Order: sequence, then structure tokens, then C-alpha cells
Amino acid sequence: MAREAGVHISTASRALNPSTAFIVHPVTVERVAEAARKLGYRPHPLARGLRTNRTMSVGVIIPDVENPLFGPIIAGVESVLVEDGYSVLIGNADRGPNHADSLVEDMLERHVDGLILATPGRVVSDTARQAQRDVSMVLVNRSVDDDSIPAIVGDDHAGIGLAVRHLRELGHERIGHVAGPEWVSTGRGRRDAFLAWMSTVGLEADIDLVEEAEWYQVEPGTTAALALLSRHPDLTAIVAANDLLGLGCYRAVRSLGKVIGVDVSITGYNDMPLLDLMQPSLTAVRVPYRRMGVDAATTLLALIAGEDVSPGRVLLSPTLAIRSSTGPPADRG
Amino acid sequence: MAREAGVHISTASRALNPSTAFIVHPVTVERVAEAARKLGYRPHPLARGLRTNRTMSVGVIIPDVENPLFGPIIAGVESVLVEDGYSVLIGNADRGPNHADSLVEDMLERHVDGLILATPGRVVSDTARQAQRDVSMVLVNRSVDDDSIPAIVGDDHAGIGLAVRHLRELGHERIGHVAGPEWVSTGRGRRDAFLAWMSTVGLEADIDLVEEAEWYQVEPGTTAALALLSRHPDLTAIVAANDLLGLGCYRAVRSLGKVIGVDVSITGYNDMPLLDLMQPSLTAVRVPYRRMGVDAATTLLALIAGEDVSPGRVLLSPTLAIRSSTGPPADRG
DNA sequence: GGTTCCGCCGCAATCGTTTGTAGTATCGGA
DNA sequence: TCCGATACTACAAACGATTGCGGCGGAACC
Repeated sequence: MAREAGVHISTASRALNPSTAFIVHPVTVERVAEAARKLGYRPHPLARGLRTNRTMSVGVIIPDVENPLFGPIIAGVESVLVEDGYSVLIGNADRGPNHADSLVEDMLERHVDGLILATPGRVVSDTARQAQRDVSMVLVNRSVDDDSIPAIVGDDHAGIGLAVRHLRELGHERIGHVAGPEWVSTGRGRRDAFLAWMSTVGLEADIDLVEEAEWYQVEPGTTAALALLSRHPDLTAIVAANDLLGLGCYRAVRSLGKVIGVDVSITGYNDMPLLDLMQPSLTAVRVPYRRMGVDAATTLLALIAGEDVSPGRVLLSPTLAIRSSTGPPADRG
Repeated sequence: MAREAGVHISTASRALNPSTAFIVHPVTVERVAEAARKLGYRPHPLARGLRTNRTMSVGVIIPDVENPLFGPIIAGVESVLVEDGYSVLIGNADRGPNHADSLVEDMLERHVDGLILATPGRVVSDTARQAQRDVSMVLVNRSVDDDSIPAIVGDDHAGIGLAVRHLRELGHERIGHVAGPEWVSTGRGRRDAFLAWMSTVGLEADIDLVEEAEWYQVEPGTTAALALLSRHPDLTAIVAANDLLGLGCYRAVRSLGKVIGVDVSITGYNDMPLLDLMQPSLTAVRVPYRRMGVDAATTLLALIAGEDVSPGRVLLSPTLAIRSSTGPPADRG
């Protein structure tokens, strides 16, 4: 130990710890620091954690690590936590609905100092709810209906507004919506936002203009778009609740012999990578996912530090990446 | 503690530990187990780790978490490690070349039981090299020139072979290669494989048929493809060292007024998501990344368990996803 | 009946820190 | 000279587990 090297025993601990260093003589501090440097001394995190009851680690639970969406969130979270000396434990909840709960329990057993949940759903399990008593917790990219847990989410209302207004400004009047599943927070939120914005821009807010896809994937998107277009053959634009659904709309529109961006404009949501390389490139609402991770980590640190954080949800403003899947409606011949 | 609840002191420890349970009377074991269950007792991992010198955690260092390529690797690693009670600490080395080293040091300070490195480069830093003394270590998706560290990598030779043979069977005879940077292990490896396979299938293995892109991105791909096609206007097919490079070739080919899959066939490498939705969809060599993660974690566990693992590299066989960017060469008019 | 052996359990040290408390030296004031 | 305050520093008890070793009982053997 550095203690042997320098001179004395546990004085070294105080000397090395900035918040207690004032107790020990400056000269001694320097001597200890020197010895520590020379010996390459590193405090043992386990011993320290055992005593202080902190592990300097936080758990991040992701519904599906393979989904490119979560990369930026993880990166954002990691970037700020590492800065403060925390480590990031990741949990991949891809084994069904209650897998997330078991991961939460694992994390609690490991005595993480905080927890960041990105699992979907509009309600949180009892496990998670009571975990909140034991550990600081922040939600990211999802929220709970009663806002009892701090959440960092994209502003879906604003995002859908960007899409709807963009289409309206291009001249579209018959706009439909391919929605995500209702039980997912983003599914219902974006649908409601769509209807609200339709009337805001002076169009008919008819629930019949909405078709719910079974899941956020290409196939269900095609199915939903076909259903929507058969009910309303005169639609000139579709707002999709998700990029993959938007790409699903591509297929539907093509199978009807129409041209994307001319006969029917399409917008996506999230702006995942490679959309700009599609033919045509997909106009999409861009959600600041990295920022989301950064903010989640920041509020988590605040919570851990004991600062009181308002439990509500923080909305991050999206932007619109305008590409070639949207254009003015074709003249009706 | 469960000890108070059950009956006695540290006998509980033995009773709960399967490998020492035989020392204590079966009846006592059951009583302890019962008490532990009732009290919801959980051993404190820090206390245990302090004594046993194991943290039951492993570090995974990724060059860029935002790259969709690494999602499956992480998922694979996580899936097997969690099974054995390990936690996964992730480190995102996106802050330049020596960031990975500092992450390795962080991990060592945390006393991880093992380390999985996915950082690129054909050589490993001194830091990493000497870290190998302190901790079990496995490389994934990269290897070192001297094979001194166990590595799980895709079989690039076989993969390029799939692409070249596929094109050859379609009838192509003038095939070029857009290579990755030489300093990256995959860059050089795939280039060498390309040249080797060209002569294997009875074509001219001319280094002049290879153009090196500056980096694995779309833009450099376009640049390289343009250079290649201006040198060899008669090429009917291009093997790209990477999907993004392949997509870069799309632009180059189009800008020359040629049709992809007809005038010029193109193959990618990695088979990242969404390639099937491109127009045309990109034929690509598919690398089993999840499997790669699984195997890396498995060998790491073997290393940790003290079994001796051959330090060489394990090659995972790729497959070929044939899509519409490749087709028989157009008849020369 | 006494000795040995064996199965089972408890004692106490240990891992490497943090931290409350006690101790020591130095100095100034009376 | 003695006392008290001040300014450090050392002592030792935690934190919660694992583990070598010694003890204690009963059974078996002579």
C-alpha cells in the first residue's frame, strides 16, 4: 500500500480524498500523493464501495441492443457518466416482457447507484416501481402515464407537428396516419398528436384517417398502409409513426402503381441511419437520441447527488430532415 | 442477515455455496436455504468480491456504440455472460485512438474478471498487451498480427470468396475491388483475399483492380469507385469491402449513367440492416456478428475458468445474401 | 470403557477502504 | 509551571462476505 510507502496508516485515505484532505497537514498530503503516484496506488473500488455503499456504477436497460436506435442513447449516457467516474452496466431485455424486471433485480443486487430504463410500455411494472425506493431512476425514450418517474422523451407532439405542417405547407389536404401499437407510449402519443395537428392546420381530424400497425416493422407498415389507402384512395400523404412503418408505406404505394413523393408523400419518424440513401430518401422527424441519453444521465446524476428533480417528463425538441419522399401533391388529372 | 434468521453464523455461507454445501448437514442446508428465501437474502457482491477477488463483471470495449454493427456483438456477449451471472460493463472508445487504452485502465481498476476488445487496428497497444497479464482477454471482430491473443473474427477470406465466386458464376470476368483502409485489419485482409480469389477463379489478379477508400463510409466509397471505374471503364462488377462502400459505389455507377445490377454488379460486406430495402437491394456477405459475440464470451468464460484456450484466431463462416444489386453482365452491344 | 476417527459447526482472520474517536505534540497564555 | 486550545495523526471498528482451523459431539473399534 501507499500507506507503507508514504509513512502512516489511514491518514492516507483522508489525504487522497479531496473532501477530507483539509484535515491533514499540507506537507503530509503532498508526501502521500507523491508516494501514491510512485507506487501506482489505486484505491480498490470494492473495498471502498463496501464501506461507502456506493458502487459508482449505473445500470442501463435497453429493450433491444440490436436496434440501431439505442446506440446513440447508450453513447450519450456513457459519455456523461464516465466523466463522473461511473461505469455503465448494460442489460438487454430481449427475452420477453418480464425479462426487464429480472434485469432490474440483477442490477439492484449488484447495488448500482442508479438505473436508466428505456423499456417500452406506458406503465411500469411493480418491480420497477418499488425499485425506485432503493435507487435513483430515470426513464428515457418512454414515460409512465402518471409521470411518477423522471423521464426524458422526445416531444412527439412537436415532432408530428413538424411533419403535418410540412405536408400542409406543400399543399396536401388529404393526409393519413399509419400509427404504432396503442400499448406503446409512442404509438398512442403520436396518433393523438396527429389528430390534434390535423385540426390545428385546418384539416379534418378523422379517426378514420388513422390505421394502426401491429408492430414497428416494415411488413405491418405495408399492411396498414394498404388498408388505409383502400379506405381513402384519394390520400396524397401519409405520416408514419416510425421510419420502418414509413418504409413499409413505400411498398404499399408502389404496389398501387403510384410514385412516392409525387402521388403520395411519406414521412418517417426517428431518422435512423441510411434513410438518406433510400430511393427516394425518406423525409423524417429527427429525434435527438444522443442528447436524450446525455440528459437522462445528467438528471440521474442530479438524483444521485440528492438534488430534488421534478418527477415530470422533459421533452426534447425534434427537427425535420426534409428529403425526397415528400413533395407537393400531384395535380389531379 | 439470513444467519440470524436461520440459526448460526458463517455456516450459512457454506450452505448457500453449492461448492461447499457438502460440508454442512443436508438438514441444515435446507433450513438455511429456507431462511434465506424467507428473508429475501442476497449476498452482497462487493463483500464477496473483496474476499474472493472476483467482481463477476467483464468489460466490453467498442470503438463506436452508435455503429449498428456492434449491437449484435454486444447482444451476443451479454446473452451468454448474463447466463453465468456476469455483468457487462460497456466502454465506448469514440474519443480517438488512445481512448481505448484509458478505458482498459478504467476496467482494470474496477477489477473486471475479463475483457473483450472490439477496437480496430492490426496491432494492440502496450496497455492492452500488459493488461493481458492481469486479466483474461479476448478480441472480437479484429485480431492481432501475431495472434498472441485469442480472437473471434469473421472469415474474410471465405466471405470475399463467396462474393467473387458468386460474380464469377454469373459470368463476370472484369471485377474490381473497393478496399478499406490498409491499417485496419479487415481492410488489408479483404484486399488480399480478393486478389487471391481472383486467381483462384481463373481471373487476372491485378493490384490495379483495387482502389483503397480512405475510410469505411459512403463518400470515400464513391470516390474510390469513380477512380476505379475511370481506370477500368470495362468493369462489370465491384466487390466492396464494406456495405457503406458498396452504397458509395451505387452513386458512382449512377453518376456514370449505368444501371446497377445490370451494367455493373455490386456486392457489400457485413449485411447491415435495411440493405434489403435499398433500390436496388444490395447483395452482401453476411457476417454472423451475434454469433461472434456469443463465441467471444464463451471463450472468455473458458479463459476465466482457467481452461487453456489456444491463443489463435477462430474464424466464423459468413454467408451470402443475394439480392438485386448483382446479376449477369449485360451483353456488350 | 477408553481411544480414535469423522462429520458437522463455530471462531476468527481477512479482503481494502472509510470514519468516529482518542491521543500526542506544539504553542500560547496565565 | 501548568493548563487549554489547536492541529494533526494514529487506533480501531465497521462494511459483508469467504475460509482455514480448531472444537465438539457421536459412532466405531479395540
